[in-house]
Amino acid sequence: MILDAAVRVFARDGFHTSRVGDVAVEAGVAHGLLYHYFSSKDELLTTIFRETWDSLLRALREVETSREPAPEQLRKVCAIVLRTWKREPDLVRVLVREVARSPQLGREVNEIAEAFAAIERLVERGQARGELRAGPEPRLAAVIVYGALEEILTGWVLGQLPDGDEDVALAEEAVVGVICSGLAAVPVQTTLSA
Amino acid sequence: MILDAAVRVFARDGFHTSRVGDVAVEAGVAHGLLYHYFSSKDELLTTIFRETWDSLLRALREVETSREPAPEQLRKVCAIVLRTWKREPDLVRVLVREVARSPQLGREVNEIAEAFAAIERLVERGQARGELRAGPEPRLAAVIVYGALEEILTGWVLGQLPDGDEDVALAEEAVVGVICSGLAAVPVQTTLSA
Amino acid sequence: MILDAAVRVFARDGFHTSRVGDVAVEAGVAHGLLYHYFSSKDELLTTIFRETWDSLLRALREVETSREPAPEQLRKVCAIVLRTWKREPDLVRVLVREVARSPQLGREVNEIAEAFAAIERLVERGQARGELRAGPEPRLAAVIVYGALEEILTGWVLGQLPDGDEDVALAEEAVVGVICSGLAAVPVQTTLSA
Amino acid sequence: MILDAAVRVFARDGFHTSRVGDVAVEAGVAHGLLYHYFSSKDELLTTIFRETWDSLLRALREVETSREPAPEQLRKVCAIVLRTWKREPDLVRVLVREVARSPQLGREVNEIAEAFAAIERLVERGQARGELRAGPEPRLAAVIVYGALEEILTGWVLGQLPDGDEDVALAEEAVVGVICSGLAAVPVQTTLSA
DNA sequence: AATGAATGAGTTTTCATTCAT
DNA sequence: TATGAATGAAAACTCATTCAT
Repeated sequence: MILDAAVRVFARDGFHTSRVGDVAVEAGVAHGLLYHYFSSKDELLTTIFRETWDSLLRALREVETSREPAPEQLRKVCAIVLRTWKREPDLVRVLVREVARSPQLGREVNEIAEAFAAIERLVERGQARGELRAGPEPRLAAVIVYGALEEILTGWVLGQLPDGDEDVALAEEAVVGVICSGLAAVPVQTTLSA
Repeated sequence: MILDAAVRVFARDGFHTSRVGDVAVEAGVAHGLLYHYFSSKDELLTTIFRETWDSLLRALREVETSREPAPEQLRKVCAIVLRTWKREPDLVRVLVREVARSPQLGREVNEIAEAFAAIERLVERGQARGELRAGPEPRLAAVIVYGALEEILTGWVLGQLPDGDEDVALAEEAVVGVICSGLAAVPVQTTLSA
Repeated sequence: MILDAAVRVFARDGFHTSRVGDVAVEAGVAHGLLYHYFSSKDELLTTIFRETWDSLLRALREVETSREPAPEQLRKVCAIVLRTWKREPDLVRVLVREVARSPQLGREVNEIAEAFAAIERLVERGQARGELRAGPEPRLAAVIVYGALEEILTGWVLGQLPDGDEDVALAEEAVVGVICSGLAAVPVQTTLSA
Repeated sequence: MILDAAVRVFARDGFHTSRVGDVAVEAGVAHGLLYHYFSSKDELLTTIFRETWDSLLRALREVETSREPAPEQLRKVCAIVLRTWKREPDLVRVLVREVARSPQLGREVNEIAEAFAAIERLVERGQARGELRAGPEPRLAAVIVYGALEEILTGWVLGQLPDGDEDVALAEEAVVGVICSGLAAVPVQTTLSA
């Protein structure tokens, strides 16, 4: 299928660097055919993003609306994001490298913001319920969680982190551990004095 | 200077979208002159990256070799990275948007790995000295810290996070707080049971 | 056809002087189309050379494997080479002016060596059979024959030798005459005494 | 010296392919300096040609006006041309590859024509005196001699012919032998019957 | 649906040449 | 003499996109 081919090619070469012809070759069709299904190269990327992000968002919202305690919800969020890697590595590659920080993809940013917002609400509610420490801004906390997850994915994408099944479980645990319990051996004074 | 002009132009228009001629105009020179100093458009980006990263690395190493306790070192690392935004916003824009997803320039470049390694060593030593909690893998902890910082920078670059002076201080505090003390209100069981 | 257009343009303007666009105009297509069929301007020249040379080689081999006496074979070789001028003057122009002195395309190309080798074998066999004088090294004899032919073609290309039909026949006869019978009125002592 | 450097560079890379900067580097001077001595890249080539060709022409004329028999004169011509290779290989390379058949060098062609003319007169006189066989057109004979010599030089330039001291002597002998006595074992009928 | 030849605007890159110093 | 920064015309080449078949 053409979209799958596009995902593979964009994952391998990067969106800007890869040519429409490369996608066609990978898909085993003439490049003219792409234009029956997609109006432009950009639409390929947009479509990949949209078809994928929705299902991620749905999963996040499901977690968000569950009755579980916030730390457990956070754990689930990490699991959802990180486990995608094993199932769809190329997709993750593209989402992480091309879509997430491409300014020209404009409105899609809104949908990414949705993911942030879901995590943000989750943190907010956790703090309100006393399940999470009240200090950190929910928004920033969400950004930190997202960044940590994305960076681990990037490490896998670039082959700089081991990604065996146990490694994935380990990473999940590490993120949850660090984000929830912190790295400090003893409670630290977190007010910046510099 | 040509490199500065390149940073401004790439920050404004994106690397792929901007033309060599634009950089020349911004620098106030003929485009041919660029090729006296840089062998290609790509080399412009590479050079921007390397010159910046070198100074970042030097700063990280300085922190690493200081005698301060690990949590304080972590705080300094966060400060160094995040404060770059105010000093050199265009540079950060370019690094976040272009370098992070350039396949060829990619992270394979040793220099990025160096930054990870520095943080990793910092965590390792902190754990050895009992200043940091021993659970999380140093490598993963480093990735998480780096990801959190990069994502905050990304939020600023994309205008999705407020970046007033107080916001920057707040972000610093939040990262240190989350990374060091965790989000949890009470110590949590971090062993994954899924 | 694009290659024919290229031959005409290169013959008219010289390879280095003519632009890819000129070839496209001559062929009546957009210049971009050239790059569907040839990866570069150089490949145009290379292809012209190879396609031509192949047919020349085939002709030479046919002569070589004929049962005729070597002098007759030599005569045929001369005829083949020299008569190309009348049939395909532009092609000869390009080969003489561009290929013969292109460093990269150079003679290193096996194909040219093949032509020499064919003549060399022809001479060798002729000497073995007693049809040709045994003195001269076959290799050198081949070089001399080839050089004489190429120089006559060059004379025609540069307009320094008359090339009417009778002139061509005359040239053929002259080469065969000189090469086979020599210029000397009486047998000369050929051992160099300097 | 700049001209020597130019000869080396043109010999190595070809005139069109080599850049003025290459010549400057080879000469160990700034490329701007070239323009104090030569008004253009073309003038470099022209100058090389002129400074060299004159001495060749003088040598040829000296042979021509000697009282020796024509075969001996021919032998001397061959010696002059071929022995240049050992003394000035790069120069020969340039003359053979770039100058000899470059149409744009326009008027210099006249000077090349002089060389042909000298050999032509030599042959003519030889035939008139009965020292050379009367059949072949003097003009064509000159072209053949010149072509044979050039091709041998080319063989040396391209490393396809051995060029040890004995090889050079052998080549000289071969050219003289073939040109004067012919390749034929027995006198052949040279009238073309095809 | 499918092909792939054809287009051409848009870019990077090259390099001879100039000129202030 | 000598330098090398600076110029800019000129070219090669790319590639998304169109369209006849």
